[in-house]
Formats: sequence, C-alpha cells, structure tokens
Amino acid sequence: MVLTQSPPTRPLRADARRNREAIISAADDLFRTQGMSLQMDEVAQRAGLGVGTVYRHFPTKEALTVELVTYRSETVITQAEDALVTDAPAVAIRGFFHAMARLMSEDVGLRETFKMQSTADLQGESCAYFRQDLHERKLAIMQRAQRAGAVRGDLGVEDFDALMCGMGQAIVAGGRPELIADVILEGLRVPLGDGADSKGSDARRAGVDGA
Amino acid sequence: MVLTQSPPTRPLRADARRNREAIISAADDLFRTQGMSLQMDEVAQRAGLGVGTVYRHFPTKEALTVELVTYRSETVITQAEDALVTDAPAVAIRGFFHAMARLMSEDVGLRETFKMQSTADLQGESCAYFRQDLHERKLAIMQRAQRAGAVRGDLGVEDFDALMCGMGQAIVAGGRPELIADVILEGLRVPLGDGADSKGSDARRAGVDGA
DNA sequence: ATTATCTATAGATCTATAGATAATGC
DNA sequence: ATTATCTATAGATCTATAGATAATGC
Repeated sequence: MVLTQSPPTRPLRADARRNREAIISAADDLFRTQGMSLQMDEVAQRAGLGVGTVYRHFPTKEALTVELVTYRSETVITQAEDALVTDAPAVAIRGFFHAMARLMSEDVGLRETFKMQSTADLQGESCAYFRQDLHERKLAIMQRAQRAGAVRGDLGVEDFDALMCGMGQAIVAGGRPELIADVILEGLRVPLGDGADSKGSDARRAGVDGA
Repeated sequence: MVLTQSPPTRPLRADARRNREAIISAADDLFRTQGMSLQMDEVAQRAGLGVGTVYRHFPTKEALTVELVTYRSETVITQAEDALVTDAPAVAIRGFFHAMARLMSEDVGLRETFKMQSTADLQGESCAYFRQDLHERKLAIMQRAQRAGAVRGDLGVEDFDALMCGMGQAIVAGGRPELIADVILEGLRVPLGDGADSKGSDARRAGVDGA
C-alpha cells in the first residue's frame, strides 16, 4: 500500500507509530466530509496532536492526502476486480457503478480521489508505480467487460475514469445516485444503430481484441 | 439580463460605463480559462484599471462572477430552446449535448456555471427571479423531450442539471467530449427492458403526461 | 543520546477598504 | 461639485518551519 519509501526506513518509535495512525485516521474522517479542503490544523486537533507532529510524519499536505487517495483507489479497484471474478461482466459492472454512486454520495474524498487520478494532482514521481499498476488493472477490467459485450468498445481507460469522475460530480450536484449511475451504465452499453443516430458512434468497437 | 437593480440607478458617467464594460470583458476572458479562481487583481490589470475600480462596480468577487454566470446560463438555455423549435426533440437534444460538450471543453467558466447552478453558490436573493425563470424554462424543454420519448420519464430537472455538470467534469477529467456526450445521451433514452437488467429502472416513465 | 512533539509565528496568497487624487459634466 | 479612480495596505486564511521542550529506549 505504501510505496513512498526507498531508503531502509528504520521502524518508528512506539509513540510515533501510534500518532501516525491517529493522524491518518483523523485525516481520513476529515477527507470523507471535506475532501481536499481539509486543514492541517484540524487534522492535528482531531488527532489530539500539534501541527508540527503532523508535518513531521507528512512533510506536506499533499503527502498526507496521497496516502488517503491511494488507499481509496486500492480499495475501489480491488472491489471491482472481485466483482468481475464472481459475477458475469454486465452484472459486475452494474453492481460496481451502483456501489460507487452510493459511496460517492457520502464521501467527498472518494469523489476527489477520482478527480485527482485524472487531473493534475497525484502526479508526483513517488506514486508513479502505483499509478501504472492502477492503470493496468483498470484496463484489464474494462477490456474484459468490452469483450463480453457489456461495454462499448470505443471507450478508453481515460474515458472510463472521466465518466466515474463525472458521475461523482453529478451526484454532488444533486442528481439521485441510483438514477445517475443507471444513466451512465445504459450509456456505456454498445449502442444499437437506430433512428435519430446521425453520427458520433462511427468509431464503434474500435478497441476490442481477443484475450 | 441584469436583474440586480431595484432602485432607479441613474445612468453611469461615460468613462465609468466604458470601464464597466472593460471589467466584464476582462473578467470573462479570465473566467473562460480559470473559472472561479480568477483573481480580482488580474481582472483589474487586464482591464487596465486599479482594483479599487473593479470593486466600485462589483462590491464583491461573487457579484462579478454572478454577472458572468448569468450571461452564460442565458445563452445556453436560449440555444436549447431555439434548437427545440427548429428540430425534432431527439435531434435537438443530441445537438445540444454535443454543442455543450464542445463548449465546455474550452470554457472552464461554462463548466463552473453548471456547477454553481446546482450547488450552493448563485443562491443570493439577487438572482432568485432569474433562477426561477431558468428552472421553468429547463423544465419545459425537458418535458417536451420526454413527451416525445427522447428522454426517459423518470428524470427530474435536478438530475438533468446534475448530468450536465457531470459531463463537464468528465471532460475536464480527460474524457473525449464527443464520446462523453454520446454516452450520456444514450443513457438518457428510455431504457428498453432486456437482459442483464435486474433493477434500477423500476420507476420507469413516472413523470410523463400529455401536453 | 536520540527521536518526537509542542507552541508560536513567518510567509504566501487573496479579498476588500480607506483616503488621497483625478476626471467628468452641469 | 460630483462621481470615479488609484495606490497602498489592512485583514483573513492557510501551509509550513524554527527552536525550545518532552518522551522513549539502548
């Protein structure tokens, strides 16, 4: 989970380890309700510590939030992988979207996690490996769903991520989570060529290839 | 367009009028590229004025941005209405979404306009009337599309707004505008009850009624 | 001795205002 | 005379650090 250390890193002193955990836990609570606008002072206060201590463990605010973000990413993607092992792709994808919609509706941090993955942040070299790994796993999940015909083939991982982001935004903006998830899900399916369809799906099923 | 004045408001002095326009124009440029994070100092500089002047015309940053946001809202909704007069609903909606996607991809301010409409901001009493008007017009547009069977009936104006917001976010997050718009459009259609459809569309076509 | 923690505050970044100065237009 | 504009700065809000103090563990 933690991929940020290269040097040997001798084990933390007992109190320091406790405090580190208190910091992460406090930060996580705040991240859930406030996202990136959480404040370092508040984290310290909630953890029952001084700000200095927080900065000892995490040199910048970004370093702290990367911890929270990577944890959420990891959780979410594992969940998706598990679902795909158990269920048929179409069912798994549906379950995944609805679960995400529900979680996002009560976790600002999770919404911002998706944003940060797509947008500028989280781009530090420290998490380059993590990002790469995540990308590959997402690709695998998506291609599996595409081969099964559950998701249109001209969708890239970037588009998929972007849609998850969009779903989060739509939910903050007051859309009903269930409905929003359904709309996007329906939209993800392979479009059927019918009336009122003048253009736009011309690159249909571009990226599908065998296992 | 400007609905913020109740008292008679004697006409501005010639130079003041020029400056006011310079301010709005400068602010609009910055809003297009930076959205709400535009800075008052920059606005002043770009307009070739001092900050004090900007604040003379717009007492707060919010007052300035409300001006920009209402202008964009008005433009967009008029465009949708016009399309619905000319074309068949399904075609009009499609054209509208693609136009929005394209515009949003190059106008941060437009994306944030949708956000602000749904979320907390823009809630001042000063634009209560404007908001009401906008809401009614959106409702009319949506219901027209629903009666024509181009859009699923269980969608509320809030959901529709939310999806526009989400589309914007998906585009910033790196999704291809054309594709994102297509996915949401497909998703908006009345879902056909077929396989892999376990639940979620049970409230189907709830809000449809005759003209 | 070494490692951690605390408090108080420097520094950066904005919005908004005050008070002195300049431009209009009756 | 009135209305508008300018510059310089107060005030709010954060992140991050410095230097003095306290807790661990060999």
